[in-house]
Amino acid sequence: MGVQKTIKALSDPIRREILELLKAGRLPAGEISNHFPVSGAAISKHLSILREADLIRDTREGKYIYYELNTSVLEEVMLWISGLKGEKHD
Amino acid sequence: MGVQKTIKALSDPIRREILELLKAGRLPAGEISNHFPVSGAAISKHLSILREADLIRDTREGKYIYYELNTSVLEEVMLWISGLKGEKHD
DNA sequence: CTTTCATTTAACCTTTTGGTTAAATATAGT
DNA sequence: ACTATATTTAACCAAAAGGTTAAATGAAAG
Repeated sequence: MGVQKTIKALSDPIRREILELLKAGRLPAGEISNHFPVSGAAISKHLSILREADLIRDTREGKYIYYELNTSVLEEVMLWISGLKGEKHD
Repeated sequence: MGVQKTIKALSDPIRREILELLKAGRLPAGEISNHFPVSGAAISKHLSILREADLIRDTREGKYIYYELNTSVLEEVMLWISGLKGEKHD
């Protein structure tokens, strides 16, 4: 919980790319992995960091584990940034 | 340049606290340093990372170096996040 | 021009991060 | 039960991050 875990998760470029991939829709881990020049194990760790931060959710379906984006936790980050900018929000 | 450097700079809690401090107005390095339980050298390094990311600007005034917040680069981060959330923006 | 104060830089150390390969786990198909 | 496929976990490693203390720099004051 908290903005710390969220921003930390966002601070790696591969993890941000994963989120961008998932913007288009849910994907199994293997599909995600294919998009990057690192091992499946490395991607699996990135996924678990994103999941810990609740930026993604996973559901097993047979052999595959599908990942999908969860943007709700980004709200907190937006608010923190807005706060810095001295913006009013309702 | 780029959202990467900005988010990386934001990913440390001390650096975020520094930005929050500066929200209230410009402060010399020493004043900033006083708020944290780490050495001045450590704070100096944090300041240089924030400066590299253009999240703060510094101006020397006599013996002191004043730091002030620059929120303009946060716009890009907001846009990136909004993009993930699939939001329309003008 | 030397001393003092504010700050940064250098050298160093420990922990964290992100990667690898190999082994483990889970499910499906034969 | 065995085999193949998808994914994670374990063990390990190199590089990056964040901290420390000590030395260097810059400006002001004696």
